[in-house]
Amino acid sequence: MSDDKDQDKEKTVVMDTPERTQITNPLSKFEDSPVFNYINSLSPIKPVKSVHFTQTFTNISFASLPSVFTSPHVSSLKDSKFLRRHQFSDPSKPELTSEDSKKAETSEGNLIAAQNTLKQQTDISSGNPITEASVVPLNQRSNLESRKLSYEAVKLMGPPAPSIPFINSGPENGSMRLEAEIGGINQLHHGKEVSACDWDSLISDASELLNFDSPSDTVAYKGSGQSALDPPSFNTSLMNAKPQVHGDNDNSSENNEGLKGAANNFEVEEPVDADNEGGSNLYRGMRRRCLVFEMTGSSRRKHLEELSNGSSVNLSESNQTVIPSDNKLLPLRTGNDSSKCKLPGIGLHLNAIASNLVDHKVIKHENSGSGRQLIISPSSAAYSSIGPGQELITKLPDAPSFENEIGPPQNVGEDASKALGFVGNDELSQSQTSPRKKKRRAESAGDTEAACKRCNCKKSKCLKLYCECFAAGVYCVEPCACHDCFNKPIHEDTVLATRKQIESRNPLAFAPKVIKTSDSMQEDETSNTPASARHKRGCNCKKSGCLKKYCECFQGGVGCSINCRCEGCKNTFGRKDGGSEMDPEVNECEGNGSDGSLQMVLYTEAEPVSATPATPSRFGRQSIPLPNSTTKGKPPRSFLAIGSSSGRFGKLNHFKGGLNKQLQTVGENEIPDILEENHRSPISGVKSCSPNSKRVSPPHSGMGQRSSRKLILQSIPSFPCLTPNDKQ
DNA sequence: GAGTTTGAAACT
DNA sequence: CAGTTTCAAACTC
Repeated sequence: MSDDKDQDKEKTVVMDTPERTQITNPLSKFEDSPVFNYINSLSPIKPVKSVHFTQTFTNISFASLPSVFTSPHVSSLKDSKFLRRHQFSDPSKPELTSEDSKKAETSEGNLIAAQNTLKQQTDISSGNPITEASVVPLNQRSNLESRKLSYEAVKLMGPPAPSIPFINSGPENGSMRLEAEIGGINQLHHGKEVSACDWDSLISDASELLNFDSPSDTVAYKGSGQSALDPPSFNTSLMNAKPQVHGDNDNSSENNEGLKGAANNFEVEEPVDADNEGGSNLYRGMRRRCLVFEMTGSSRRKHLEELSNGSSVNLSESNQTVIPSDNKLLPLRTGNDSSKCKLPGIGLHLNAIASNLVDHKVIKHENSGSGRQLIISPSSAAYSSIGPGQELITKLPDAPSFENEIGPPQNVGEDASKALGFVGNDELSQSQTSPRKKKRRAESAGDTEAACKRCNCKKSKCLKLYCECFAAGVYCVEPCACHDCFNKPIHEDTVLATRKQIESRNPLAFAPKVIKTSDSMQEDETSNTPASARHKRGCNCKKSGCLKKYCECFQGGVGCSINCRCEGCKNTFGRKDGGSEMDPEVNECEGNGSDGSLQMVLYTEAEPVSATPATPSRFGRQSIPLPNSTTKGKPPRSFLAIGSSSGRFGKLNHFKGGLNKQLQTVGENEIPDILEENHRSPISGVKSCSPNSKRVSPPHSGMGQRSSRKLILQSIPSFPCLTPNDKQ
């Protein structure tokens, strides 16, 4: 009993510690606290101060990182898919992997008193992954994807992957964590199965510990490209604390779990939703959510807080701390909604969302508190998982939810994801209220927000990019007025096959169309402005003057860039030639070609964002699970094929290895985008990245103006490829 | 709501 | 890669 109390106290202590920033030795701090001392006196177990060993597992962590980059948008998609399945699986929890079971056993076997240690262990095995996940969500995603789709990626990435086998388990773990973090919400259904209880408690503890770490992570991100290194360090610290209990088993599984954990973060959300809603996952996916994100944002948060209040962790607090995991969790937890949001967001298709995102960004920011960059989403995108997307759910699941809460938009992916999240909410509300004509409504109402996608396809069967839904990576829903629609879960195979085909033609076909520029990254909130984003491919308008929605740039709320081949550009968000009414930054784009410097961060569409970026639709709807496509497309090439690609890619590879959180935030999709652009514009492609992560001005002729811009990729090069293979 | 315009996507 | 066709959204009436 005393032990339990002690644990609780510890938790409280942890929770209370406002300063995450002090990453240095959260544990030590913790230990020093009077409460801790008191506890120690009570408990027979003597606390061992955590010693941080930065090195030990760094390799591993790095290895995992690379996976993230395997295939950005693909991964996102996969993620979504993954999520979807996960949802289904969650209830039954059949998924528990052997690893999980092992852990559970061990945990159970251990005395309660030992829980702390166990927790640490769990952290190590699963917890580390978590931290990683929080730090580098993308990686997790990638891992998951790789698992599902192909292990090749994993292999490439690195050593750790070997075990992988249990896709499902990962999610559970993640859910576990999330729950733990949340506080007592364990019951969220996750099916924690057998030892769920124990795990939860353990996890919660671990999560607390992790929390400390997380802050550091955040810091790292802010700091510099090196941030990538940080995660490992804190992981190691955890490791140290509980060294070796598990022994071999853990090692093999750890990596996987870590990945899983990351995945879990995203995934977790879904399960929650399912519980809350009580509806079938499918149903959820199907439904669109067209709530006003504003509403969702604040309301959700409140919701979560209320829910969480009872729970050990206060959402608000968590937000402050900005624990990555928390952020993610929160959204998830919060609700039902959150879950929805999350999943969808991640998804792939931030594209649709992107436009929305722009509008929403401001609002989102408000909500966001701490600002963790995390991933989100990407990927997110986009992240987002997407956000990467999968049932777009991937979306960025992570992104939306946590984004909302977290808010700090530093990363594009986050923004996107947020947007996605909002969108999702919006969709939900709408779906409930008035399913049809959301689109127009949304449009009329605000503009982008709506984001709820509905199509009116007559001949394409909603299996071509003509179809907005399909293009956004979501299934068509009732509001759609399409004929002979095949873009439905029932025809999943067909949809996936078609998608695959399209991706084979154009790997980036489903990638977000709007990318954020690096500038935004710095500015954070301001960065979200449309000006900071650009259309990936650019438009080709001849008559619209880029002043109507015919123009994809205009539609996306971004200025035209060099990439645009438009004539008579009058884009109010920024003209190709550099004249931008809206944004000064737009000027950077100046058509002439200087542009290259655009740093492309995913703007998940409605980035995530979602993931990711992150189209709005994703959130609400069931995202289309990504096919293996990741491997197919060229884009993946960049990601997957670490070595193969040309110089650019090579850099990317480095980038992968060294990827910082920033990259993660950008979202999976981003990378491809970047790559593409690089192709298109030699200058941009290079994105000169100094090893330091400092931006190196590209050789471009036009550079002068662009000098202001920072390239996101910059940071990448500095680090040698983390992947074992890559390591230099 | 029907018809036109527009530009992306798809095809050749 | 360029030109043409197809398509569905955006727009107008």
